[in-house]
Amino acid sequence: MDPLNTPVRLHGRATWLLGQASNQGHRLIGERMQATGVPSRSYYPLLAALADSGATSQADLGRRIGLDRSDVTAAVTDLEGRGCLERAPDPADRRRNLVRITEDGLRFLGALDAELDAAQEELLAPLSESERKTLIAMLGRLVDHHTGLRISGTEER
Amino acid sequence: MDPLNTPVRLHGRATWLLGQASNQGHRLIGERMQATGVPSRSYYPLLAALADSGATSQADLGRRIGLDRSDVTAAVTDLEGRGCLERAPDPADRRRNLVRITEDGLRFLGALDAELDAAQEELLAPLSESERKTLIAMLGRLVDHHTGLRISGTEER
DNA sequence: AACACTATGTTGGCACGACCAATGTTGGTC
DNA sequence: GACCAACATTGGTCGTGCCAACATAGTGTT
Repeated sequence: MDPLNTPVRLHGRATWLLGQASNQGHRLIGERMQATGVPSRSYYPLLAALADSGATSQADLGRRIGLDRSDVTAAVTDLEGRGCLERAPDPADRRRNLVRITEDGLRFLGALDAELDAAQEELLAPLSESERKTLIAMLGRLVDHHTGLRISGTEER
Repeated sequence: MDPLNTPVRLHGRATWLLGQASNQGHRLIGERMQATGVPSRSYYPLLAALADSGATSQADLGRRIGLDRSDVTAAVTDLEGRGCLERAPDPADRRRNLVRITEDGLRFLGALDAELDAAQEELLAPLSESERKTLIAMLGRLVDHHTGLRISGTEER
């Protein structure tokens, strides 16, 4: 790319800047994830969700991180082969697979956390500490507004 | 997705928030672009680059908006069929095709501009005017830093 | 002038992620 | 018991980004 000559109409648009910044973040993360042997960017959210709550069904897992059920199946199968999680049928509801993270999975998640934090630092390098806080706060308000959180009574009419 | 139960490790990370916000922006834009009959998200940057500078080679075009030469070829061919631009061999350098936007293309670009502005408004709805300015300014600094612009002597060391 | 090297446009293909459809199975409801 | 909804799995489609190869044409070196 030639950033010196990008069209002026894109410079001022928040959507373009968000896309560019997001791409940079994905690039930095991708480089570090690839070094740890993770083949997809969906593995970290998956392990993070498992670490939050104990045993979960695959469908719940997918809903929480915004991943299709079919893709959850593939990722869980691979992570099971790596010993990062265990998958067992739910005795209470035999349609579900109860997935829970293992000790190895927690250790691996910790390693990924460290890489992720380093990537954050790289991405936000040009911003001061207080600027990062305000940026994160504003972005949080944006995604809350558009993902239908609606914390208070902000419904239209 | 179930935004109420997203993993806590993702909430505070700038990369995650940037990705989510970028996705929302792409969704809002995608809905409006599809309504205008544009099949790809690369058409607007292409036309915007053409409106900025006059006749340009396809390679330059691709470099300015970060699009591969092969994809530029496909998009230019389609936009030529729509009458939005003209493609003629450069008499000074017969390897190149000189591409320039037409009157119809400018009109179409204007329509896309209106849709884009509306999408911006939708995306940034929860932010005040001054907040939008600071957000755009911070994002601009981020992308400038990572796309190698290096406006002033901000080299490391 | 001959040579190597680079740049351009084009075609074809690969890989990855997002998404959808169908299927067999199981729970819940009327 | 009949009907519908949810689950996990397999398989496929589609858009986007990216790379390889090719033929053509300009640039630079000797």
